[in-house]
Amino acid sequence: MSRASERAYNNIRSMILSGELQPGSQIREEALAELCGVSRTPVRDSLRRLEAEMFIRRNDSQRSFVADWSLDDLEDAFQLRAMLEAHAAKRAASRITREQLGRLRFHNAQLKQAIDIPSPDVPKFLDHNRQFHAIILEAAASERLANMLGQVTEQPVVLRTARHYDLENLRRSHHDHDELLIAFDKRDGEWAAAVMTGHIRRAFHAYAEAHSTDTEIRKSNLAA
Amino acid sequence: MSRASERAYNNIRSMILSGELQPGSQIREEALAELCGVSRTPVRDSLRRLEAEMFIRRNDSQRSFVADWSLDDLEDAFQLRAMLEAHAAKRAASRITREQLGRLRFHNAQLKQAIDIPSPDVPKFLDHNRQFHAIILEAAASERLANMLGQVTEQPVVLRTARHYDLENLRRSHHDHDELLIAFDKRDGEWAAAVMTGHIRRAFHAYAEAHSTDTEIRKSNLAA
DNA sequence: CGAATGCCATTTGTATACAATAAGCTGCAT
DNA sequence: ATGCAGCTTATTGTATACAAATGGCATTCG
Repeated sequence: MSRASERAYNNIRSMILSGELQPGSQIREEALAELCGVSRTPVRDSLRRLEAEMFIRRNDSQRSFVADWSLDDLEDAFQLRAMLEAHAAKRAASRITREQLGRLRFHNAQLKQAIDIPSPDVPKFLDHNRQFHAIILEAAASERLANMLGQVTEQPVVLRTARHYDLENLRRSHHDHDELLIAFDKRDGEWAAAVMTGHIRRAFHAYAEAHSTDTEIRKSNLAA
Repeated sequence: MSRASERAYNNIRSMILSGELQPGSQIREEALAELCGVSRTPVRDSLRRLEAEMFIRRNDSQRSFVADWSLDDLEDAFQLRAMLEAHAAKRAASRITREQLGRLRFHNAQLKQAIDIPSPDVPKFLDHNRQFHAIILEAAASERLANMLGQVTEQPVVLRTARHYDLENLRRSHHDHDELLIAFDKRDGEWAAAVMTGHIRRAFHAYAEAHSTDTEIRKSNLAA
């Protein structure tokens, strides 16, 4: 993607993810163009893309709004994600190379470090976690699957809730990864898929907790 | 979607589906703009969308080409489709209304007619088949799921192979629908999902057959 | 007072001109 | 003959001007 277009996309996307653009609020192309320092053309490209990714919704008359996520929407997205990631794990089990297994082990080790050292290093954890899952997706070798997963992995609520991960959750997460590694080593796709399903579903419940807390907070802020 | 943009999208899409734009061939924005009688702007919108739907691929330097489907790609798409449609069936089983069940029965009856009368009326069959599946998707009540399924249901190869459906396949297809109806009536999501999985996988093998024949034909045409 | 209608402001859609980038070709040097 | 340099041309990216459509407001009529 070219420079202006990419800048616009990343800018708008991160504004949505960070909550800088509030859920439900209207989006005007020209305003975003100014914010990003580009013309409307690349902004429009970005909006189309973000609409496909369901970060943005349009009403009957083509006006754009930041998507507003209900708990149901969130569960829906996680349900799909669990299914797709499990599928990826299953495919990966029969295709993964030694080299990929090696990288998986590396990131899992880094993950462990991020938990143990004095207090948990959440950003580091999340980064290696992301890479861990990316390698599995790579091993699954399905571009379509990768595209679809891209549509359900990064939700607005994620960033705001990342910090809600408690130590216990991080440990369980790491434990799942350990088990995935064994399943891959034994080329047991069914096992890998089952572990992955549980892994994602736990993540959902952690997010759901955080989301309701978050919603409570936002409500009381509005009340104040 | 607005007029010019929609026209461009539909035109280009159908040119790809019909094979008028050959798989692997380069696509130039200006040429398409002339063909569709619009400017490059709406054409660009359409190309972006078609790229997301994987009808079009882009090389490193942003030039566009009509996607070329290997048998592996096809199987990949069908595998995902089977999984997603099964998921939809499962969700639908616990949510479907009497009214939706009624419409399902109607289209299934029409389907049966399309098979029985003198010689099979394939277009009619396909139309009611499409609507049958659309109702299930509607009952599943997940916009995300619907979007994803949209990405894997209409493949270039489909149109060219529709006529390859033989009577036996049509009958089996109809039988699956009957069984789905019972599963829905009994609110048995697992059953519905299982039937649906088999339903789609059979479709894949029918398509795969047709695809290889099609490929053979294209090869011999090139040789001639 | 309420509803409908017409006008004005706002916002998006489309066309076009121009800029940037990459591909292909020509000719030169080795 | 081959490979590389620089130029030319083809193609896409971006900005901007203008067209179309929509929403909101005010005014008027029932």
